[in-house]
Amino acid sequence: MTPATTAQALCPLFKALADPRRLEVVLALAAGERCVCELTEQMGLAQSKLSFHLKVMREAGLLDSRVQGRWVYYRLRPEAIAQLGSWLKRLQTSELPKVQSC
Amino acid sequence: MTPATTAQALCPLFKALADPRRLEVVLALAAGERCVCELTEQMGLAQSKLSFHLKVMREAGLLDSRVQGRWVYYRLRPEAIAQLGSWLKRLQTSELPKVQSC
DNA sequence: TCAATCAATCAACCAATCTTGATGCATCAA
DNA sequence: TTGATGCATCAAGATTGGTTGATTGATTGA
Repeated sequence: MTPATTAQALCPLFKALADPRRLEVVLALAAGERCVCELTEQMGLAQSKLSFHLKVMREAGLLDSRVQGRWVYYRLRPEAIAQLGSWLKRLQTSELPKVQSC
Repeated sequence: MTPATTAQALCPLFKALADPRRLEVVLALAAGERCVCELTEQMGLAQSKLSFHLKVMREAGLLDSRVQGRWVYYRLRPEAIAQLGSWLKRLQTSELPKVQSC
């Protein structure tokens, strides 16, 4: 997998994180999975709004969800976090002082 | 610094990375600084478009620039990358299986 | 069954972001 | 000083993204 295709794959994850409300949700989920009703209460978000943001994050691969009875539990996908982390690490290590050609 | 305020501070960085064109630029800059004309050619982007995206990333704190003669050189800000990396790391480590209350 | 609860979805609206082509300004070479 | 080059900026339009309130379907307890 080339750096370019990796970047394309990562873009949805960055998009998913590019919103303050969603970052809050991610933080809440860092402590473990939560059901939607719990998150709704905790964030003080309208239900449909939260549902929208959860969907964005789930479709980006950042979150997973499971249904239990009438509740839906969301959790972080550690793979997604790891993927972001390793990309950032590669960014750092490939940083070589290089000659200008311009 | 609380997790919440950190998230607020990080949001602009995620926004800056939430675009495929900008990710390409970041990858190009990972190998070292580049002048705008070089990036324009390399990415095949219209000049004003590239300029717009560079501005977004610079204002988010993701890039730095310096003027030399009639060229402007852009480079990654390692601090920004590090900041993102450490936030992700904290996300991972705070991931404790926690009881549901819902 | 029936009513209540949880969550997804939808359409309509508003806001933010991106693109495009033009213009302006600084720098440099001739 | 003049023309060319590199880059930023602008206004207008297009595209995308977020919010709102209502509706729907599934699940549960009474």
